[in-house]
Amino acid sequence: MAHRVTINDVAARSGVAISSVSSALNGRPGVSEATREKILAAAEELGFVPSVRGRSLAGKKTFSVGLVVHRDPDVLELDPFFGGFIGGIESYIDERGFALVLQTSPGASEILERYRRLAAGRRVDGVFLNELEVDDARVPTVQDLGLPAVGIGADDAFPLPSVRQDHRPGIDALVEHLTELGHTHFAFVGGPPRFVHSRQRELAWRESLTARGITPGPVVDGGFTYEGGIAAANALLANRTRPTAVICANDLSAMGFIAQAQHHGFDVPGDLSVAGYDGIQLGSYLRPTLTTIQTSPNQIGFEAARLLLQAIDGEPTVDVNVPAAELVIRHSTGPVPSSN
Amino acid sequence: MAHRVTINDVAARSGVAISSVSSALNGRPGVSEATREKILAAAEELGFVPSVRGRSLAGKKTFSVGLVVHRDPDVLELDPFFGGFIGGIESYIDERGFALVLQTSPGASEILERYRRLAAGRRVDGVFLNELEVDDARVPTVQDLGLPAVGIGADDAFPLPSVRQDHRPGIDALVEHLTELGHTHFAFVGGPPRFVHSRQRELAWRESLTARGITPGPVVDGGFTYEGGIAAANALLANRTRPTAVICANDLSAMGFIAQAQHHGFDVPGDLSVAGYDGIQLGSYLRPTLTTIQTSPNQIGFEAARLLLQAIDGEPTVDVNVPAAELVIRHSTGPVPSSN
DNA sequence: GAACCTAACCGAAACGTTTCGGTAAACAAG
DNA sequence: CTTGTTTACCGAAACGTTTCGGTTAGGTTC
Repeated sequence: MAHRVTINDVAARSGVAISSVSSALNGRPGVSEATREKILAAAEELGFVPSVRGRSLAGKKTFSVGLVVHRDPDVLELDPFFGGFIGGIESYIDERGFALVLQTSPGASEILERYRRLAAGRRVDGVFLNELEVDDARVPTVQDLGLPAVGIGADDAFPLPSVRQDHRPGIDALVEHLTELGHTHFAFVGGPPRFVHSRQRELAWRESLTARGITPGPVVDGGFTYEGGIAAANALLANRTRPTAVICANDLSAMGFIAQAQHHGFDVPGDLSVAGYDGIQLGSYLRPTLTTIQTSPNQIGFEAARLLLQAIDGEPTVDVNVPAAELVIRHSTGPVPSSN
Repeated sequence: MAHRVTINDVAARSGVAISSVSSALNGRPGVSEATREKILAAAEELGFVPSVRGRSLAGKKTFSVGLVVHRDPDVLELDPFFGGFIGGIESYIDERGFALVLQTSPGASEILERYRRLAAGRRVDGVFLNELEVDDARVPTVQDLGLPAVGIGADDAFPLPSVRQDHRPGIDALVEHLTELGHTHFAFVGGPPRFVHSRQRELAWRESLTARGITPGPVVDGGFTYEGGIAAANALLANRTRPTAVICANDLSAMGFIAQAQHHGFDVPGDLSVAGYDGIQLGSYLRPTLTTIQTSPNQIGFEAARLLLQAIDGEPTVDVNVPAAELVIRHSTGPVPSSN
C-alpha cells in the first residue's frame, strides 16, 4: 500500500515549512499568493488529502456529529422520519467535511448512556436531540458535558438551539376541512404523552376545535404504531356515540386505525373520516389513500445540521422555523355520514 | 467546562508512567496485577475515557466503519432493509468501541466519490458494500485504496469477504407452495438487472420452476418500487394468457402489483396469487396480507460487522452464510382459479 | 556472590495536523 | 542611516494516545 502522503510531503515538495502549507490550504493569511499557488499545485500533484485523524487531534474537533436513534424493534424500518432527516443532515454537513455518526439504542434506558459515550470520548463535536421528551434527560446531560446540541421540534422554552416545524396551521386546516364536511364529533389518536410532539399535536387539535366552538372528543394513545392504531379503533368505535372524524398523531397509527375500522365493517370515509400526520409516501398507496399532514424531515435535518455546525463553531445561533407542515387531502376523509 | 481528564491524569494519580496506564487499560502484559488494579481504580475515580482522537492518531485506526446508502428519493424511508441492517451492525460494533459513519449519496454516480472520500481522509477503517451491482466499481476502488470491505449478498466469485443469505430455499418453498395450490403459470417481477440480488432472485425462481418441469413465464422489471409493481401489473395482466402466480423480487413492488391488480378488478388471491420478498412488517398489515420470504437484515448486519472488524484487524476471514430466508405464507396466495 | 534472566516499569518518539511565538527581510518614516 | 512596522515564513510545541527500546529490581542458577 502506497505511503500515505502527508503535509510533510507537500511541504518538502514545495520547499516551505509545514506551517505554511497548513495556512495555505486552509486559506489563512500569512502566505503570499505566489507560494500559496505553489503549495496548492504541489498538494494537487501529490494527491494530498489531510488526515482527519491528525487535524482532529490538533484542532480539537472530530468533524463528526452524532445522532442516536432509539430502536425499539424496528423504528428505522417503519419510522419514515429518519430517512429524510438523515438525508437533510448529510446534504449540509458533507460539504463541510463533517460525517454523521449514527448510533442505535436498544431501549430508552440506554439512550442517555449512548450520548454520554459519544461525548466522553469526544467522538463527535455535537449531537442532534430528536424525539424530545418532556423534561428530557438528555438536555442537562449535554449541558453538563458542554456538548453542542440542537433540539428537533422543541417547545418554546427549550434551552438549546432548535429547529421547529409548526404543526398548528396543518392541523387547523385539517379541522377546517373536516368541519366543512359537516363533522362535529372529533376524536384524537395521540402518541405517548412523554413526547413533546405528541402533546403539541394533541394541543393543536384541541385548540383548533375549541376555536370553532366544537367540544373535543375522546383522546386515546395510539403509541405512534400500527398496533396502537388498531387498539385505538377498538376503543373508539365500540361506543354507540362514536366520532365521525378521527385525527391520528402519525400516519402509521392512522393506517392501523383504518384497517381495524374496516375490519369492524365501517367504510372509510363513508362512515368515518380518518387522517394521519407525517405524510409518508405509503399513505398514497393505501386504499383509501390517506389524508395527512405533510412534514419536511429533509428540511428539518438540513436546518438542524446548519445550526449544530454553527454551535460547534461557537457562533451564536437563532432558532429556525421551517415552513409549516401542510395539509394533504386525499381519500380517507369525506362528508359526515347522514345521521340515520 | 471541566478540564478533560487524560491518560496523564490517570498516570499522575496512580503514580506510574502513562505507558503503564495504556498497557493496563488495554489488558496488555507488562504490568503487575497490583498496579493494574491501582490504575483501573484511578481511571474509574477520575472518570477517564480514552480520547478517540488520540488513540486513532497513534493507533492508525479511526474506530469507525462506513456505510454509504444511495438515496434516490427516499430509499431510507421505504427500504426496510437498512433499518435492520444498521441495527445489526451497531449491535456488534458498539461493544468494540466502533461507530458507524453513515453517508448518503444522491445518485449512483456520486457513490464512488463518497467511498473515495471516506477512504482518503482515512475517516473510516473499513466499509460495507451493500446493494452490489454486477461488476461493481466499488470493488476495485476499495482494493486500490487498501480499504477493508465486506460485501453483502455477493455472488460466489466475490473477491472480498462477504455475507450471504441464501434465497433459493425460500423461493423454492414458495414455488412449491404455489404449485401445490395448482398454479402452473408463473411470472416474475424482478429488480433492476444491474443488481446482483435482482439476478439471484430471478435465477432462483427460474431454476425452481424448471426443476419442477414448469416453463417460467414472463419476467418484467419492477424496479423494487411500488410504482414499478404497478407498471408490472399493467404489463402482465393485459394479456389474455395472464399468469396466475406472480412472484415479486421485493415486497414493495408486490404491494404495488396487488394494488394495481385489484384496481383492474382482479381478486387477490382469488384470481391471482402474488408474493413478495423481504418480509417487511407492513406486509402483515395489508389486505390481503402478503405472502413473502422473510430475510434477516439484522443478522446480516451483525455478521457483516463481525467480518469487517476481523478484516480491519488483519485477521483472516471466512465468508458467512446466515440461515436462509424463509417462506411466510399469508393471504395473498391461494388456490389457482378454476379455469372457466 | 557473580552472572544471567525476566517481569515490571519508565521515557520518549511517533502519529499528522494546527497554532503560536519568533525571525528575517522588505519597506516606510523620520 | 536609523528606527519602526509590516509581511512572509519558519520552527517547535501541542493535542492524547500507542509503542518500543531501555532500565531497574527481583529472582535463579551455578
